[in-house]
This record gives sequence, structure tokens and C-alpha cells, in this order.
Amino acid sequence: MPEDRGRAPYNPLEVEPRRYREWLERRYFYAPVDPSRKPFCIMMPLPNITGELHMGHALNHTVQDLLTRWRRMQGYNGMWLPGTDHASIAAHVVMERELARQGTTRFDLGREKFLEFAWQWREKYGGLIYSQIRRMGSGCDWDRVTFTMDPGYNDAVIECFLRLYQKGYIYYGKRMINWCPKDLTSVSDLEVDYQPVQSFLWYVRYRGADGGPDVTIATQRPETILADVAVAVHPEDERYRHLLGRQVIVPIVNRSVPVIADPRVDPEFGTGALKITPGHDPLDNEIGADHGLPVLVFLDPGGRMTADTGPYAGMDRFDAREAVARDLEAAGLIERREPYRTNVGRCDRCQTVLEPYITDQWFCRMKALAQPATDVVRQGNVRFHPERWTKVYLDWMENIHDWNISRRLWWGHRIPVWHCASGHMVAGREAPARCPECGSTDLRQEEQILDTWFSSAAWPFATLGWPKQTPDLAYFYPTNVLATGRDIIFLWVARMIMFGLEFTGDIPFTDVYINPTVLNIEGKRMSKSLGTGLDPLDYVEQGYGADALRFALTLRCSQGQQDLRFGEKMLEDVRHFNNKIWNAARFVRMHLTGFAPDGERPAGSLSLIDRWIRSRFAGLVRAVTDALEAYDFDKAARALYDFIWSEYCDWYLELAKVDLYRTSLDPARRSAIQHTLYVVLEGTMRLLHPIMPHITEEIWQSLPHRGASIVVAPWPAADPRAIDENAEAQMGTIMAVVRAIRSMRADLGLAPSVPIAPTLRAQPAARTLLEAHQDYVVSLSRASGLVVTVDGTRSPGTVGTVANGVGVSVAISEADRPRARRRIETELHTVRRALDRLSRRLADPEFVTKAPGEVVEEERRREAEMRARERLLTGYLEDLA
RNA sequence: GGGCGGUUAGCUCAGUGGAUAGAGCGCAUCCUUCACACGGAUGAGGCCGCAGGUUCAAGUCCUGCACCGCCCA
Repeated sequence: MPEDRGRAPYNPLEVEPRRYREWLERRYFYAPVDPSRKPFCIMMPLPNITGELHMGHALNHTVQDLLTRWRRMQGYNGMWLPGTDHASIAAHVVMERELARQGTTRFDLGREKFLEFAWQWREKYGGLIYSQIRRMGSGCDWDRVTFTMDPGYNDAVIECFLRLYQKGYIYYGKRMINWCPKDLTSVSDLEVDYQPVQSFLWYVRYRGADGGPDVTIATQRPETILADVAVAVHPEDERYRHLLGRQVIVPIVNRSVPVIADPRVDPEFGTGALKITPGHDPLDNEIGADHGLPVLVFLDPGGRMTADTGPYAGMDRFDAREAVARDLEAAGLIERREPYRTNVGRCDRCQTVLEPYITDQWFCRMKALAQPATDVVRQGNVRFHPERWTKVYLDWMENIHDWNISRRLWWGHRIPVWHCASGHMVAGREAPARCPECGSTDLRQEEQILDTWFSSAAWPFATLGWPKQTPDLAYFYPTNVLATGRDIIFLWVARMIMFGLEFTGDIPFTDVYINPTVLNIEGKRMSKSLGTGLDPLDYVEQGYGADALRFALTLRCSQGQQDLRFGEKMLEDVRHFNNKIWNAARFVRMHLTGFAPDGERPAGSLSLIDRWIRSRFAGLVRAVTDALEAYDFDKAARALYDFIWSEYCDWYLELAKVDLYRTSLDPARRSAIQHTLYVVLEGTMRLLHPIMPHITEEIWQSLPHRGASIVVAPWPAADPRAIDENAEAQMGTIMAVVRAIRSMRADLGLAPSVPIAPTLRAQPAARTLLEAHQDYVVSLSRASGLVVTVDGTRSPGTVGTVANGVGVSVAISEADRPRARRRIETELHTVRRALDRLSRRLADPEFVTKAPGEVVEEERRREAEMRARERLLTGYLEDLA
């Protein structure tokens, strides 16, 4: 139980780990199949096994956790499945770096030893991210934690491959792909990171063969000249018509090659003549294939010049570029060199410049898979939030390319295909004894593994036991929400939908929530390599706590923006907020002695202030629930912040004190206040719990409660009967009057020690209200007394203002009169300006006839109100004369 | 080249076509009284990026432009 004496601020570092441990011990996050309850399931977009939690995860996990916790409180069987991805390339990068430090390579070790090393490495470091996830308060179902290379999951991935293979969707052959000369593997189009670089365009002259005309080409890569097999021009390019059918001499290698015509040549680029290098450029490769040209290759897989390149043999490709350019220059074949800005594709894992390269590769045909996955989104069976991402998804799906699914790495799912010596292939779970086609027993398994994204595409169902028809699969699938970042729409979301439909016949999830990208406060992307990455756990352990980080992120998690700028200041704000809540709870506890809640209803009858805050609370329940339904997490957080601070603390607690500190308080009245203090705070803690689980649990446990934990407490029901518009209007008047008195006091420089006894002039209904509640007004405005009188009376020597139609005036000294006059005149000026605008609008026949009746009515009402205000203010001004 | 998002107070951001455009932080003035100084009260501070248009009415809808950022080719 928290200590109610002393001034210690709320300490999340003590509370959070203790509460989280307790939740785990009580297994609140374990969700067994339970047909009596509807499931609510989220599959965590699996973080990288090599990774550490970054600010993007903190936001993404906060969203998933708050959704799961909220739905669980609503009565759903909430299940949030955690796990990690083996991340072939990223893991290779890290592990091979480690091997290099030990002075060895994976090739020295060999496949088997390397995999042993990899599993050990995974044992050692693979758990770090899980403890980080737990520290954030994430209520994952840890009994279901999955790793993509677990045996069961592995079986599912292999099953996916085999089914696609049998359907003929998978093909194998020499293809040009994006090759990383450092990681020695292909990477898919989506893993290419294009960056602008300042480079050069070399204009190189190719001499005509047999004394024919020369031609000048422009190239960014002079070294590729070594593998040129043609020069191509646009068929309608008049400049080069005379060259068609002739031969030109490729410099340095002195090879005679044809000049061909192809419509894919851009006549605007360079000279309009394009050298064709089918072995090293995707477009050239296509053109070459169509023209039946040979494919020459001058690079080895490591990006070095091959042995047959003469003086360049063994050179790195970039050194070779310089060398070739120098030699061309020496031969007098460079016409000019101009600066050129271009985009270079780099490996998004190691930042090495990628090379278009031809190797044996496995591809998956996408057209047939994409069609149903496009339909389910277009038909609204899978919905994106914010909705605008639908178009991004559909555009990509409609222009989908076949997917290069093989990687020349070892850490991952090895392709289950065996090649026989005669070149036949057989796919299966086990190594076949002999080739079914030729009977050969000389079989070797394919060396390559599957793209990591291939395995994660099966995540939503492979985690539930597929291909076995398990109870988990039947119960939780299709899942409900996939929450992720926009950079992953194609890599994951699209492929999960395609795989889900292909393998289970059903969508993997009904809703896709795309959270904003977390940027630093300057609006820059966070990156570890640039040193701009922020570690969420640093902030948590610095004393802000996980709750504060979660709330700060949620408060800015809006669907309107695609980025979220994070700064430490935000955490300070939330720390103050938490301290506020903490102290409000302490206050409530102090006044709850001798109180035992007895059902929904208080023992005594509710007074105005109780009805008011209960009505406001009913509105809050509605607002928070609606916001969560709509994925407007910022609105939910903001509604809670404003209610707790600006309504419950600033007003209700202060008003309640007026009653609680009365010398003689009717026990029934005390009980009604206690009940209100309690139910509103307790209910608010439940509403806040999904965003800030720890502090709300700590407070909830310190109050009277039913049930073992707020984690499994019911979500507050919106009670329409509690909405009390009358109470809200009446409190609006009281609050406006209090503010008016405070404002006058401050404006006129009347110190709190100067006693004032304001006079309120009001119409009968407001007069009755203010008379009945004058104690509240006196106390909250720090007045010494109050006179409530009828509208229309005069009191010379006072300064006044108007609040909700009530005239509020205070007697002032002779010396303060000029200042007081100025104050009234300023207010009168704004009133008259508003009045002017209103009467002009109401005099406009266009407005009166065309605007909706209620709008015109409202403007009339305002005009009347302004007139009354003007009259009162004029009266005050005359009283001062 | 195509698409998307943003541009509102010094900063970070809210703002269903209809009041005098809001919040938090920051700033100024005042207040240590009994939940909280990680607090309370009161203020100052805005050509709502620019230019057109639609409308009785535009921060909000349409068109164009500028700048910042992201994605695709």
C-alpha cells in the first residue's frame, strides 16, 4: 500500500517491475482457447533477433499493448503473440563481423560449424529484446513466444515452399538480381536503399570497324566496357540511322560489336547511343536477350575483376573504374567527362553498393497470389488505418514483380530441393534416395536459403500451428489487428495477406494499423549508424518509467501525421501528469476513511458537483472508447489528460474540499462525495490502464476494488443516464463566475490578502443557483463574502465583468478607478466588435434565408447575449464615473 | 516523372464548413493554505505557407504555386 504521508513523488522505477512481475506470475497474458469468449488477437510484427528495442518499437508495442489490454477489459480473450525473426542478412552481418574479429570466416568454418556458432550466438543474445519488451510493460502471451527457426515454424515455412513449388509458382534459373558483394547474396528489390551520389558521366568514343563511322556513348561505369556486346540506339533516332547494321570496336578489349536499334533506348540520355552490357545492367540484359546477344561477365561474386580481364584482374570494381577511365583517357578515347548526379542502390543491411549480377536464383510468381490479396483490400475485408495507406498497398500490388526468394546465406530455411547430377530437381521434406527422373543417386541439396520475408509472410498462421488444424488456429485465426510501420507495408503486410489467403483460404487479419514513424525532435530519422538513435530503455531507466514513455508516445500518435517527433520534454510533461494523478489518488484515499463502496449507487443523494463530474465522466467513457475504436489514440490520451487534470483535479477535488472541510457535514452528504470521488477515480484508472498499465494498477489496488487486478477489470460502460446537461450548464455558470472573480482580482492587482466581496447580478434562475452554491464560489475565488442580487440594480464604485450572463462586480478604491475603467472599456470594445459582426450577419437576407434555421437561431441568441453583456458593462462603466 | 503527408502561438501539436481558432511546454505577474511547487491562479502571444475559386459562411472544400519530409519508378 502506498504511503499517504510525506511528499515523495511517484516513483515508477519501484512500481513498474514489481507490478509486471505480478502480472506474469498470475498469468494474465496467457490466453488459452476459450470458446465461451470471443478472441482478440494481435501478432507482433516480429522484431529482428539481432536487434535492440528502439523508439519505433516502443510506439508500435504501446499501440498493440493498449489495444490488447483494452479489448481484454471489454471481455475479449486478448492474445498478443510475441516473437522474433532470424533475420538472415542482418544476423549474418553481425555474426560474420564477430567471426572476422576472431580471424576467421564462415567459409573457413563451413556450413555446419557456422550454424552451430549461429545457434550459440542466438542463445546468448536472442533474449535481450524480450526483456526490453517486458520492461515496457507489454502484456504479451509469453507462453506462445515464437522464433522463426523453431522446429514447428520451420516445418510450416517448408510446407509453404513445397505447396507453391507444386503449384508451379516457383521457378529456378540464372537471373539478374541485386547482388551484395559483401554479404555474397542477392537481396530483393525492396531491400535496396537508393541514395543520391555525385558521380561522372564519361563520353567515350567507339571507333567504327573497317574504317566505318565512330560513335560516342555516355556511361557512368567505364569498367563495364570490358563486357560490352553491342551499342544500341533508338530506331527513330535520325542521328544514328547511318550506323545501324554496322560494327564498332569496343575500346581496350578491341572487340567488334554490332550497332542495333531498340525502342527502350532513351535518345535524350547522354549522346543517345547506349552501350549494351547484358551481364551487368538490368535494362541491357533485357535488350541483349531480345537481340540474342551473348552475356559477358567481368566481376566475381566479391566484386573483383575476374582473371580474364588482363591488367585489371583482381582489382576491386571501383579501382577498375578509375583504371579503365585512365586507360581510355590515355588512348584518347574520352571526349569529355561531366559531373553527374545519380542514385546508387545500396544493401540496406550493410550499405555496400549493390551490383546487378547474374546467378542461379529462385523466384516466386506473384500475379496469382496478388489477385485475391488485392480483392480483399478493395472489398474492405482488410482495412487500413489511416485509410490512405490502402492506395499505397493497392498501387504496389497492381504493379507487383516476381519475388526473388533465394539467398546465398546459411542462417535460415534451406530450400528443400535436391539437384541431381544430370540437372533434375526434386522437392521434398526429406532427401530423396534417387532422382525420380533419371534414378541418379548423386544428389545434393540446394545451397541457398529462403528470404527471411518469405518465412515471416507465414507469421499470422504458422505461429498458431499451421499446417496442422490446431485448436489455436481455429480459434484465433483470422487475427484482428496488425500494427506496424509504413516501411513494412510491402515487406510484411502484403505478403502476409497473400500467404494467408493462399495457405489458409482466409485473410490473416481484418485491420492494419500503420503507426507514425518516430523521428527525433529535429525531425530527422533515427539511425544507429548516424548516432541519432534513441534507446527507449534509457529514458525509462532514467526515472521517467515505461508508463510515461507510453503515454507521451500515445498522446502524439495521431492518424493525421505520418511522423512523430520525439523529445525528452514530452516525458517530463507526462512525469508531472503522473505525479498529479498519484497525488489526486492520495487525496482521495485520505478522504475515504470509513467508506465502503456499496454498489453503483451512493448512500446519500448526489449534489450538483457530483452530478456534474459524473456526467463529465460519462462523456469521457464515451470519448475514450470511441477514440480507441477509431484508432485515434492521441484523442483517447488527450481526453484522459484533460479530464483528470482540468476537470477532476482543478475543479471537482477543489469543490469537494468545500464540503469535506465543513465543520458540520451531513454524513449522507459525505458519503455521496466519497462515493463520487471514488467511482470517478476508479473508473478513470480503468480507462487509463491500457495506456499506462503500471501506475493505474498501483492506484487501483490502493482503492477499494472488486477483482484481483485492474488488468482483468471490466472496461467502464458508457452510462447515458449519467449525462446531465442541466448540471453541466449550471456548473458552467458557477465556473465562469469563479474565473471572472479571479481574473478581476489578478487584473486589478488585488493581492489574495485583500478581502473582496463580489456582487453577482443575475436573472432569477441563475440567482437561485448561485445563492444555493455560494460557498463554492466564495471558496474557489478566495472571496470573503458574496452578495447575490437581481439584475438591474446599481452599485457605484465597483468594477465589473460578465460571466455567462451574470454580472460580477467588486468594490474598488478610488485609486484603482482608471485601471478599472480601462479593463471594462477593453471588454466592451470586444463585445461591440462581436455585436457589430453579428448584427451585420443577421441583417443579411442571404444569411437568414440560406443558412440552416438552427444556425440563424444560435446567432440570434448570441446577439441577445451580447446585448445583455453590453448593457451590464455600460452600467459598470457608469457606476465608475 | 507519379503518389502521399506536412505547413496553425517561440517549440511540439489538436481543430465534424458555422461563436472571439485551442492544448501542453516555454514566457510574464502573483501565490509555499491543510493531495500535488513534478503545484495553484491570472495573463501576454496567431495575415491558420502563398494566390485564386466555391459558399450566406473557409483554418476546414476545390485549383494552382512554394517550401519541408516520405514512398514508388
